[in-house]
Amino acid sequence: MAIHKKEAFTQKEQDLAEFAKAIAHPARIAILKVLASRNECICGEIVEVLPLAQSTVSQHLKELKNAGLINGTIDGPRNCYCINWKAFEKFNTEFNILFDTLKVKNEKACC
Amino acid sequence: MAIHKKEAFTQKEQDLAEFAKAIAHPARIAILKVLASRNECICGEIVEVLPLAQSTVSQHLKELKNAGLINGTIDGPRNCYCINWKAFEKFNTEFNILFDTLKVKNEKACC
DNA sequence: TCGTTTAATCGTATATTTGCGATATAAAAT
DNA sequence: ATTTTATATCGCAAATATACGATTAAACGA
Repeated sequence: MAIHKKEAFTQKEQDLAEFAKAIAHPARIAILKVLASRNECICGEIVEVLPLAQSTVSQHLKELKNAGLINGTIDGPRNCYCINWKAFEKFNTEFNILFDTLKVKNEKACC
Repeated sequence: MAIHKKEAFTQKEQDLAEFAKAIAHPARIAILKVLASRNECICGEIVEVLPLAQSTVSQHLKELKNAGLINGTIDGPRNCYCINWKAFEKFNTEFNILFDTLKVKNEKACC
């Protein structure tokens, strides 16, 4: 892969792809569910619930944070994570827009 | 990565992750748009529109097909591709379910 | 039958992802 | 000040993904 071609596409396409990539792993979907299932923001409890090592969970959290899907605030020796609803809603909307766009453009199926 | 841990998660989580992975590349989003933009099923025209080599587009199409998002029927020397609306709708629904699930569980944000 | 056209596949190179153990860091508690 | 606790990060190994050119295959037309 000499050159990355991602830049050749729309910013929206890139953003949406990045979001999809963030949730493109069952572990990260599971992490989001754990985060949502507790009203207070949990951190290391995820490790107890999931069948993954602490370092692996930490890495997944980092990716989710990089994608902007979760927030993290330092709270003593522990870190408080929670879902970034603003970003989440935004991407949910973007997704639906994509779906609708495809649907509108393609009224009749062909094969 | 000695062992794959994907099997350790829910089937729904795996399915959703696989779908997300399929659209986790701007090229594939663009391909879906091209497919939807034509009423008749196009194939090699994608290569003309996208800044990618023929083999690369073929590979992306294969991944989309493996994920079940598009159908392909042989039509002479050319291949007819189009969006699999059934699968697409299903995943759209699954996505919204995930979003709603997260939302319901987490009434009040914390950070 | 032979060439043309279209698409898939092969081979290759490189980048990224995934996972873990080990180590480092940073705040709280003793 | 030192220990404990919770996380992040480093280093490594292996798997996947990405991209391309070259080759193969398959069907149509001359």
